[in-house]
Amino acid sequence: MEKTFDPQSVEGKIAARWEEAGVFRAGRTDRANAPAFCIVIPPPNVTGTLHMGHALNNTLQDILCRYERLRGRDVLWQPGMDHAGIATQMVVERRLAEHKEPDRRTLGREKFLEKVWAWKEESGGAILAQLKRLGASCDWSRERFTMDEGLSRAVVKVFVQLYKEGLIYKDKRLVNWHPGLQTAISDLEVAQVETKSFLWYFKYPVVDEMGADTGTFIIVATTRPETMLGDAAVAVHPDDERYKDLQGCNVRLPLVGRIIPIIADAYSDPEKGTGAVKITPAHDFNDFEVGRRHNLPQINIFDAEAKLSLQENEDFLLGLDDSIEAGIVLDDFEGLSREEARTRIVAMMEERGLVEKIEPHVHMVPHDEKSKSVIIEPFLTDQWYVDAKTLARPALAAVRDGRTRFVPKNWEKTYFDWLENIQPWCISRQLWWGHQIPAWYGPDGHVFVEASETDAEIAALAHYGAPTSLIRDEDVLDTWFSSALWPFSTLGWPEETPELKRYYPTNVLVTGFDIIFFWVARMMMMGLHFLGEVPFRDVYIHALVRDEKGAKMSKTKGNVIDPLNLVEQYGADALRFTLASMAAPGRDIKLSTQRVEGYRNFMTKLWNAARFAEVNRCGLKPDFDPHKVVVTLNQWIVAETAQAIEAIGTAIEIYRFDDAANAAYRFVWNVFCDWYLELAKPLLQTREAGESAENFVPDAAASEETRATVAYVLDVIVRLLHPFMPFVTEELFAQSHPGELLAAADWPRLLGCANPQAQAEIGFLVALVSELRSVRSEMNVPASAQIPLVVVGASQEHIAQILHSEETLKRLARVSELAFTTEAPPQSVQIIVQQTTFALPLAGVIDFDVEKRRLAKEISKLESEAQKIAAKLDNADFLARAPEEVVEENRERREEMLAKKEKLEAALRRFG
RNA sequence: GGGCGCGUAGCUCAGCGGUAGAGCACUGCUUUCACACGGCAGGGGUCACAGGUUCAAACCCUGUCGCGCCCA
Repeated sequence: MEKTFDPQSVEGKIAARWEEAGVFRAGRTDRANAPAFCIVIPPPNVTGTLHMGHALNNTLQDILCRYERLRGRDVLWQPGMDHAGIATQMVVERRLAEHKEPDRRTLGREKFLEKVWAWKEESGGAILAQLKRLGASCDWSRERFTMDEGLSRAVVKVFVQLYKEGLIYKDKRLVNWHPGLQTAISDLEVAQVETKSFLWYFKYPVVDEMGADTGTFIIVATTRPETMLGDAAVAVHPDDERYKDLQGCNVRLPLVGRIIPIIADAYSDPEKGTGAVKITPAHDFNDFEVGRRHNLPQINIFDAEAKLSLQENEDFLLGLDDSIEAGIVLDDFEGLSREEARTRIVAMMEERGLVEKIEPHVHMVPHDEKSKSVIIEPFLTDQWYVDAKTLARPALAAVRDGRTRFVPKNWEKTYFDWLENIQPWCISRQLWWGHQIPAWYGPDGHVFVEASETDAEIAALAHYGAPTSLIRDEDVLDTWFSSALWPFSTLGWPEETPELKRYYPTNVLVTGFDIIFFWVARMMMMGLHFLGEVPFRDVYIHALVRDEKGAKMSKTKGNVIDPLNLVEQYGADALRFTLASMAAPGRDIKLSTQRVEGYRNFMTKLWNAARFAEVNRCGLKPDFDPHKVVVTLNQWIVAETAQAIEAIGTAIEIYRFDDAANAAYRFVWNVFCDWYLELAKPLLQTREAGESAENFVPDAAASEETRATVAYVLDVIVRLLHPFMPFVTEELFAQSHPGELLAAADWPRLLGCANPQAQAEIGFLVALVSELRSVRSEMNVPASAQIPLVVVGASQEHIAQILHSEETLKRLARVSELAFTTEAPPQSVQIIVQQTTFALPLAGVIDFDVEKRRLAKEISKLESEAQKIAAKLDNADFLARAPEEVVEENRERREEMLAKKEKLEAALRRFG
C-alpha cells in the first residue's frame, strides 16, 4: 500500500465501478421484500452548477441513502433537475446575442425552443456530473427532468383538474412585474432592498363641488412621485382630526386635472408623512386593496417595460378634460422610464409651486431577487392563479397532526406562518420556456381548459354548437408549479406505477430553510391534494453554508467557495466528512479549509491503520466470531466497537450527522489507532532472527486472535465510515474483499459484547500509561530513557492486570523493569492511579525540587476540588433534595480524592 | 415592527440542570520498524452582562447589550 490515499487518482475509478455494477439502482430483486427507503432530490436548476449548499445538501442525503442501503433497505434516491424557466430562457437569449444570432422574437417560439433544448442537451445539467464527483449514490438510471414528457403530463393533469375544481382561476390583479424580462414573477423572487431616497411632499389643490379651487391644499407625502399620474384618491385616517373637514371633498390632481376624492381609510398612517397619502391602485399593493374597498378606478400608467404609456390609454384618458396640462403630459411623457418620469414630474410640480418640501428618506424598494438590479413594478395584468389558501389547509393539518415532521421542529413555525398568510399563487409567466398553459380561447374570449387541443376543440364544439377555431394561451407555468409535483411525478404519476406504490410517501426531504416556501409547502399542498397522502414523512432542514461574515454565499457578492476546488485539493471524502461533522442543527456553517484539511488527515490516518494491518498480516478470518475472543484487549475493542456501531447508527437515524461523524472520528482515531493498535503491537510482534525469545513472543493463539480482531474491527470501521467517506472506504474494502463492492455490502451488527471486566482492565492500563507518560514529561525524563517502575502495595487484581499487560506497559511507558513492593523506594517520583501507588526510582536523574513542587501543586488541586465537594456534602439541603446517586457519586469522589491526597502527602514528606 | 437564532479556549464550533469539551492554531519533547497529513505531553475559559428559579445553572426563566438571518 502507498503511504497516503490519493483521492484524485482513485475516486473516478471507484465511481465507474459503482456505475457499472448498478449498485445504486432501486428495486434490486434481492430486496423485493426489504422495506423501501426513498428520497427525492430537491431538483437543482438545469442551469446550475454545484455550490457549497448543494454539496452539503447532497452529502447529507447520500449519508442517509448509503446508510439505509447498507442496512438492507431498498433505496431509491431519485435524481433530476427542474427547467428553471426564467434562468434558462435568459441564458439562451444571452447566448444568442453573444453569437450574433437572431433574437428570440425574430426566431419565433418554436425555433427558440429548439435552441433551448439544444442548449440543455449540450451544456445543461452540469450539476449532476458534479454531484457524481461528490459520490452521490442516486439511481442515475431514473434521472428525471421537469420538462420530460411524463412530468409534463402530470403538470397538465394537475392544471386541468385544479381548474375544474375551481382551484385555478384567471384574475386581474397586481403582480410583481419584471420589466426587463416582461413577465410576472413570484413574490418569493422579489427582494426588498433598503434604498436611500426621498420623501416628496406634494400639494394637491382642494376643489369645491363645481370643481373650482378653494384655495386650500392637502399635502401628500410620497416615495414614488411618478405614479401620481395614476392617482385615484387621497386617503386620510378616519380618526385624523386634521383632515376631518376634508373627508369627502375632492382634489384636482395636478398636471393631470383629474378630480379625485379624499377618502377615509385606516390604511393611512397619521404618523407617517403628513398623514395624507395618495392612492395609486394600479401601482402599489396596499393602494390596490384600498382601491378595492372604495371602488376606485385602477389607472395603469405604464407599459410592459415600465415606461409611461398615456396616449391611447383608455383608463388614463377616461374623464379627463382637454386641459393644457394634460396635453403636455400626454405628449411629452410618452415612453419615459420611471426614473425620467420622476425627474420631470418633480420639476413640473416645482415650477408650479406644488412641492412643499423634499426630505431624505430610507425605504424598501422591490428588486429582482437574482440580479438585485432591476426594480420590480407592481403591474396590473391578467394572470392565472392557484387558490393556495384552500390547498394550504390540509398541508397545515398534516404537519400539525404529525403526519409530516420537521427536524429540527422549530422550522414548522416558519412553515405555519407562511401557509397561514398565503396569498393567491400567480402561476403564469410570460415566457416561452416551460409548460404552456393548457387553456384555449374562443373568438369571444371564452376559455376552455383541457388536457389537449383536441379535448379543447370538443369542448368548444359543445359550447358553440359548431366547430370553432381556438387560440392557445401563450403563457407558461411557474417552474415551481411542476417542482411541486416532483415527489410523485418522478415516480410515474398520473400512471399508477409500482414505483409510486412502493416509494410514496417518501421518507424524508432534505433541504435548506430558505426552500421551505418554494418546495416543502407546495409539495405538501400538491401531494395531499392529488394523492391524499403527504409527500414525505420527515423534512430535515439543514444549515446554510455561509461565508466568514455569516452572509449567504452568492456569485454577485463573489464570496463563494467552490466545493470542487476543495474536492480536488483534499478529496471528496474530506469535504463530505467536514460538512457532515459541521451539520449541527440550528447553526449555519462557516466553512474553513483548515477543517477540511484536518479531515483529509483523518482519512490518511485511517489509510495507515489499514496499512499497518496489512504489514502485520491481519487478514479477515471467515469464521471469526467477535463474541468468542479471549484476549482481554480484544474483548475490550470488540465491546468498544459495538458501542461505536450503536452510537453512529442512532445518530444518523435522528439526523445528527455531526454526532455520527464525530463519534466515528473519535472511535477510529482515539480508540482504535491511539490505544488498540498500540496495545496490540506486542501481541503482533514476531521474533526477529537471533532475537531473544524470552518474554517477547506472545503465544501463538493470542497473536492469531489479535490479527483476526484487527482485521475484523477495521472491516467494521470501513463500513461505518462508508456513508461519510465512500471513496476511501470502498478502496480499502476492495483490498479485503476482492471483487465485491462496499456500497452493496452490509452494515455491521454486533450485539451482546459488553465486557465490563475487560473495559475495567484496559481502562486501568490506559490510565496508568497516560499518567506515566505525563509524569515523565513533567519531570523532563528523556523520551528515549527506559526507567524501572515500582508498584507499591497494589491489590491482587491490579497486580494481575499489570502482569497481564507487562509487555505493553513496558513498551508504551518506556519501562525497563517491573518490581512489586509494599514500600516506596526512597528518592522516587510517585503517582497514584486508581488508588495504587507507582514509584519511579529516579535518584540522580531528575531534580527533586521539581518533584516536590509537582506534588505540592497536585495536592493543592485535589484539596480545592475536595473542598468544593465537601461544601456540597455539608449542605443539608443537598443531601435531602439531590438524587441519591448524585450524593453517592460525590461521596465516592471525595473519598478517592482524599485517599490520593494522603498518598501524595506521604510521598512529599519523604523528601523532607 | 414581527419571527427565528447566536454570543463557551486565539479561531471554528459541540455541550443545554449535577467533575467545562473537540478540531485547528499555540508551546515543549519526538524523525522508535502504520502514519511528521504522525506520536507524546502541555498551556489556555468569572461559558456576553445583570437579575431570578433550584440543594445545584454554560444549560431553565426575565431583562440588558452585541451579532446574524427570515418576513413586513
